[in-house]
Amino acid sequence: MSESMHGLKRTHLAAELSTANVGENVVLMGWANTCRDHGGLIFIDLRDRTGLIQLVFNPEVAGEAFAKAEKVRGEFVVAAVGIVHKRSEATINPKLKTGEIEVYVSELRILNRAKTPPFYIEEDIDVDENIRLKYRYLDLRRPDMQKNIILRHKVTMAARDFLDKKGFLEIETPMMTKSTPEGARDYLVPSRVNPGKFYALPQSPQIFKQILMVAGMDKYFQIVRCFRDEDLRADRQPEFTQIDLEMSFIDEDDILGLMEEMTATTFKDAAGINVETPFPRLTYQEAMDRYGSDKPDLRFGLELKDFTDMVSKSDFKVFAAVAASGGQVKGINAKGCADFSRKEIDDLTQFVAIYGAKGLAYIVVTEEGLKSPILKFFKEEEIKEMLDRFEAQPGDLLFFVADKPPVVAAALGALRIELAKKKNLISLDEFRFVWVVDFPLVEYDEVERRWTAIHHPFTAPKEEDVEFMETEPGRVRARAYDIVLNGVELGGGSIRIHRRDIQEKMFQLLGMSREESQEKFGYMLEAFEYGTPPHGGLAFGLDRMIMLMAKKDTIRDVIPFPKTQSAADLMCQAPSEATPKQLQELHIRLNVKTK
RNA sequence: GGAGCUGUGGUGUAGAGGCCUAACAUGCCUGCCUGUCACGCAGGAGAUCGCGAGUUCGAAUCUCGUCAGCUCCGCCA
Repeated sequence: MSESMHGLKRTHLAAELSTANVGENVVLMGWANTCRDHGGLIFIDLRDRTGLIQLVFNPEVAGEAFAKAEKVRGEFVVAAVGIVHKRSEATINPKLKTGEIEVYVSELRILNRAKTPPFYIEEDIDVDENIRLKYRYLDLRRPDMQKNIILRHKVTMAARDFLDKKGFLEIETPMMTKSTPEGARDYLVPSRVNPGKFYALPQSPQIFKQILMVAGMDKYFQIVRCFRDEDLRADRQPEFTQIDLEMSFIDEDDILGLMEEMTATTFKDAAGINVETPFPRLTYQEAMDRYGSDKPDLRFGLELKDFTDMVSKSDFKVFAAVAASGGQVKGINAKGCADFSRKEIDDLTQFVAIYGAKGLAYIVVTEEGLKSPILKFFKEEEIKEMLDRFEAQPGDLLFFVADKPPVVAAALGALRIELAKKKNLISLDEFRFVWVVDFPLVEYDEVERRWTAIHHPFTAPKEEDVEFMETEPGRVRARAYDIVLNGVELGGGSIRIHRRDIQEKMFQLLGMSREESQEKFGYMLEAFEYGTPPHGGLAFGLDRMIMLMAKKDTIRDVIPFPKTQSAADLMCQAPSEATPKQLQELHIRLNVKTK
């Protein structure tokens, strides 16, 4: 049934044709998008990656082609030979890019038949993601997915071009490397040749790129896959891609400036989006204080206000006790939300409970006065002070959370975004970049009962804070920076430690013994002794960057073959069991509970 | 590890103890149709309601378990 394309060469892509081609004999190849059989006249919309073009079959002009066209169904692969005609005024289709022309087909070949696809090959389909992922090749045929993949290509091309012009070298680093403590769980690869030993897939090329600086490469970049065995989210996949880079003899301003330029260039070149530089900078402390997040969305206000100082001496015991025990009482003025129902407020109370908040106090501000269950605990001048700090006006709804600072930040930070969504304050056309700088170097992990690096163990402490590394680690600030776009952490980096003694001090602070740091990072420490330049770098999450450019809600829509939340590939059914022979060769015995 | 939402012909949905011999739209198949573009018209096929237990005279519908997908918390240097 299917025919050979022998003797035919494709001359044009579908949507490249225009009125300029009228009169030309063309050869087109692609998929039958839709077939409209009128009995005595057949129209087939031919689709390729550029778009659609209407083919016309007339039995009086080409009988054989017409007979074949009667048999064509959706997604059949066809080759058509014919003349481009201008459509008559009445038959122009303004919805189609090629709507002013059509091809009168003289010869049709059915190159391959197709089963009826399980969903429509068109934009904005509403299908279970299950099915899209199982038939990913069909999903990727859809115009919006093709757009995303093309955008991804444009972004990497623009970034490569930019970095090349700035003197960066693209250098590959190993995928089979050494497992490191700290950070995410590693994906392990068993070594057949070395029984009982394992490689780890890189969480990032961090150490290699630093060693490339030791090696005098000066400016490195790589568009590189990274692997982290942690639970998935809409913006997190176990394998993801970074635009990773590192430079020698630079400071924070050098790299931030260059990255602003690169971001503006790629957004402009790849997506036509104008980005204003320089980006504003917020310290970590400021971001947490004002937005309750280290990745604040700056497209809307609803900033957090602090009331800890004033409630500590109030009669409201719940607030006062929290303030007295080192906690915080903060709030958000939900502008214009005074009309929220009791149910809506209850729902929001449940919402903040997800983040550990034990309650959500509120005051409704109306023309007639205030309504609130907590009002009775406060004196008149206290209430006035609160309203002043909130800049409250009739129509506003004031929310309070009292708890330990991390809980207050998480709860109100999330509430802030939830309110903005509810009130439609978030513009899809705005791209608000911000640098978050001056992160703490380490934080105390209550579960592991030790200090852990906030960025990673190679991040340099601020010079003026080095003296506190042993005495007050929580006070040491890092020379780290995150680039944040619309509430999404787009990338992060730091100026690195380039001296062996400081690096050792850092490992020590993280609770690593001398033996352990020698075993895990000895080669790096040794390299640092052979003339290491001051250096620093940054890595962009490419998937997230494209997700935002494409205005999608998940990176799965910009990754050709993503995994589900349970880290499975529904198309190829990975992961799957290994054969006994494979396991034997790898010296692995399984210890799996059978269900 | 935990919380929530979803699962009914190929696809998207309706049905919420008996009205179900499961409805609608679309897709699919057959026939008709020379200007459609989500073509139209007529006819037809297609589902043991994710899976397994239980409650009940009776379960798509209620309960429990389980599987899958999604969102989130934890986790993610």
